[in-house]
Amino acid sequence: MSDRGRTDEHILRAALARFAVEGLRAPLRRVAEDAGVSAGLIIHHFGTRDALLAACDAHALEIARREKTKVVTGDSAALLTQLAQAEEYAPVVGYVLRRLQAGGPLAQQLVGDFVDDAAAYLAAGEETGTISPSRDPKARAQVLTEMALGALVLQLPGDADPLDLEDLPRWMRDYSTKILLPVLELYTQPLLTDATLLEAVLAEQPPEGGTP
Amino acid sequence: MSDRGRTDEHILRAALARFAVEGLRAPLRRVAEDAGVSAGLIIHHFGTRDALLAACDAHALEIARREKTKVVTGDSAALLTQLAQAEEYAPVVGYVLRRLQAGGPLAQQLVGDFVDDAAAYLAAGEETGTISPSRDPKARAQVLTEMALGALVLQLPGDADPLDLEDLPRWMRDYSTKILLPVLELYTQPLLTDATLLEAVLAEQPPEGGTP
DNA sequence: GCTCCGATTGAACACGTGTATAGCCTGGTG
DNA sequence: CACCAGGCTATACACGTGTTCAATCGGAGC
Repeated sequence: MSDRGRTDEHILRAALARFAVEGLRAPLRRVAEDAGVSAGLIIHHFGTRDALLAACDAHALEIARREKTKVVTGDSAALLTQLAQAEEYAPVVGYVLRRLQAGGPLAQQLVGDFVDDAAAYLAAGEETGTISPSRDPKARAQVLTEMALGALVLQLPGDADPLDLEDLPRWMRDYSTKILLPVLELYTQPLLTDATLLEAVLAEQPPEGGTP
Repeated sequence: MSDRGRTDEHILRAALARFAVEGLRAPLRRVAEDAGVSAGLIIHHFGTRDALLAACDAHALEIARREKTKVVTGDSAALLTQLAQAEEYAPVVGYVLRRLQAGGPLAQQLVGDFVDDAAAYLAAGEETGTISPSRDPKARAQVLTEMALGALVLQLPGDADPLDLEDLPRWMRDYSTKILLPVLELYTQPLLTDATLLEAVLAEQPPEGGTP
């Protein structure tokens, strides 16, 4: 019984890493090779390829949710970067990136999770006064998160080219430090020198203003 | 002779649309069906599937470069949105989005182009005083562009699900208006209430700066 | 020692893919 | 009318894919 759970986990770990390296389209047989088992056994355990993907999704989501609480940061990209530093988690981070790249329902869910986290973080920052208040905190958290994750996904190698898991920590660290300064500047000093544009748009469409 | 060029263009147009709808992995036979020709003919004209992709890349890049000059905006996502409004260009925009999603060299080149444009636009804004100066204008243009495009790519349907070209104009307009306010707020009012973080980082690593 | 049961395998199947090739049809020309 | 060049099609081939299935292996229980 525990034997079953063990091979399950073994296969899932191999799948996670292979999918991270080659993308979510990596053939079953390659995953099987990595795990040192036959392709049929994977089917025997998971039933179908999509079910294996779903299991990877669930696992990645669970890890992300669990580890997220240990690190407090509003920037989801920074969070993934930090997670990737622990080489144990590099495959998970790679898989998450690939999943975000491929789209689909889990990508939405992951983004949603990150958005919620960012919202909470930003609200806390507002409370302590380090973060400026927003007219629409939820929307702000969402655009901040989607921009950070999206920019990260754009850096990924193509669907064809492999993602080097061993190099992932350095890769993400380099990217983080590369964008740190401009992003920080952007968050500290307003890009636009005056508020006329914002005010114009605000005056134009106050759809749900005033009285509830 | 002109006949050949005509079918070439016909096939290429069909390929562009099909790849936009189904993603860059859409099978040749489906493109052939759309174009009303046989799969062999596509091979006869383009030699190989990858060559067809390359031709689509070249065409999309050319259109993007040509039409870009007609619209002045620093936001590449807004530019694509505006382009998509002309239904003639919807397939090209869809293809560009799919290409950005799939990664690869053209994605890099497209992003690079958009970055250059954004840099020029921002520089002009600096000149007229509407855009605040930056410590590293090139890097700022790059993160702004990658964030805008990346966030847009994250909104795309998954690799499997189709992208509705007829709905693309409305789809992109809705997205634009949805993020307009939070983005504008972000660009008008600094997210961080003070500059201590930025200054700390600046003090920590001034690799090519004059003052210690 | 024997039996039995589940994990595991290797071969096979059905299908979809890109590509090569032999032939067909059309339209222009003597 | 005969002919023929070439854009174009239909078929075929080789290959890779997910999945199935009968056979095999290994060990726990009597």
